[in-house]
Amino acid sequence: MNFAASADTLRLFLDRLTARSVLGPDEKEAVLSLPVHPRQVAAHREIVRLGERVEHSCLIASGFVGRFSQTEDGRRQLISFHIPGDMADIYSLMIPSAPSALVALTPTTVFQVPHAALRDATARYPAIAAALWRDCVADGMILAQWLLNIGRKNARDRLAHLLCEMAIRYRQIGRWDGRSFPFPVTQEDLSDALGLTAVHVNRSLKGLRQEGLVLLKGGRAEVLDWPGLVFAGEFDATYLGLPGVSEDEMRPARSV
Amino acid sequence: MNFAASADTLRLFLDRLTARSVLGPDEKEAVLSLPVHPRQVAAHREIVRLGERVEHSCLIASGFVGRFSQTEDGRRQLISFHIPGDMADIYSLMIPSAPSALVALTPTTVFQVPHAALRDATARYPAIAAALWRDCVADGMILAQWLLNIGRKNARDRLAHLLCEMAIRYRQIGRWDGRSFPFPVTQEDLSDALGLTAVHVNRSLKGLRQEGLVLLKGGRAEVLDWPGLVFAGEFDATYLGLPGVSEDEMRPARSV
DNA sequence: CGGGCGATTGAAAAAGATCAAGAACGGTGG
DNA sequence: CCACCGTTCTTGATCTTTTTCAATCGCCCG
Repeated sequence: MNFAASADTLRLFLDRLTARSVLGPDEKEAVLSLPVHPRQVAAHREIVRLGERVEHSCLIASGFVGRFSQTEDGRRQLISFHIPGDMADIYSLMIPSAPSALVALTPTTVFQVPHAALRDATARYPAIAAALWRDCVADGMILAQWLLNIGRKNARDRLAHLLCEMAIRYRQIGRWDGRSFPFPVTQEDLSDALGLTAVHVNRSLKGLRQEGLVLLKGGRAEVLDWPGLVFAGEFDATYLGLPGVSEDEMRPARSV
Repeated sequence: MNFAASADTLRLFLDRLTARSVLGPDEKEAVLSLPVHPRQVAAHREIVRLGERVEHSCLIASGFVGRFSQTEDGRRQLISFHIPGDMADIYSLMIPSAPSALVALTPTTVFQVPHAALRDATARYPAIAAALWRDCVADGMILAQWLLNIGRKNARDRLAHLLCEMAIRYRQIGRWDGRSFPFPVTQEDLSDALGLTAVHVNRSLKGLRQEGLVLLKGGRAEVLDWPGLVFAGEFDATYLGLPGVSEDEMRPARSV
């Protein structure tokens, strides 16, 4: 990974932080000059193993990453998805041997940021500490939403909600044109995220397709009826804590 | 609420923090001298409404509190339970209008701690900031575990796991003698926490009772077979991040 | 003593899981 | 460029878990 690419990714990360927090010029500069160690990970390979103690956090440069934990008999539950610009295990700065793992769901480039460097930045700039802390809390909000989703909605609505979330998150990094966005997961992955079986995900997906709401194909999600999808998923973007997105973009100005 | 009670509660809160983080004498003193505003809340009353913007965090002095969100048609999902010594909405310091609510599940005394005071303490003592941040992350770990529970386990195992978690958490505040602990929830509450219906919780509870694992009665959980319960729930306390508990107490020294 | 909420139980229906098999797809090597 | 291979997707049939609906019971509180 060359210098330009690393600057791009750090910029994306900074954008994410400043979407939720206010940083001054020096603080922004400090974020942009964080040291990173690029690492390529093949699809379906684990980036961080379950319970492994880590000394760095993983900033996603490209690809698609899932965080998961599993039952003793190996049934997997995906806890969150991460797209470029996300620091997938930001929490590891506070709890370095957390009992959850990261897996690359596609070929992925991660930038490892040493905890030491992050701690140094937070010590020097309390606003950076607050921004990272806030992002940890935001992750928790998303978890809470997933809990509501899995605990209280049927398969179709869960699926619709997840697709809405991913749409808005890709929107935030400029990768959704209102028509389609990357969603390079297998139905198996999807089932692990939604607490369902792959077979049932397949059928629910078929349902959404036949309703004319959304189409998954070639690693992308094609949104056919955004308002319909939002309605089906009972989606309200505010929990994502991404101001600016939740207001205008929520209304389906021109989606089909 | 008199001065002694408020000191006790702050002490409990400090113990919680120092179970996961290291604080120096000055920092401990700063935590203990946080200003609190006591507030009584009746059972089934909301402490913080959904989406309400708050200027203080809620430290539970006595009682039992649930955090929840809900679907548009009013189906409720409990996100977490909180017992005395917990600061239930610690996250609100970072996101003051989070889309989740707090409800008192029993008559409860809450100590409201002004965000201003907390921010002041974090500004003066970075170690306090880190401790609060770490506790936010720990809350997220519990959420992740609940997600695994609800997404990938059947009713009986979910129930067993939740009971194990509450046992250990009460243990940590010295309210579990290895035999029984307070668990003052209705089966309706329980169903909202586990993503089930109250009827099915009732049947699962009956199952656990007939297996001789645990008995819920009079607002308490009586653990009849701790190792059995741990096994049924596939429970591993490490995710709670409460060192000292996970080692020895996990082994069922003498539970029946 | 009466009322009401919560617990319990039964029967029937629905959602989702499981098992199994075939089709489509994507990449690889000849 | 094509044949082949493994993975992923799709579909059907059947089974299990959980929900839903409804009724009764029991207990605590006023």
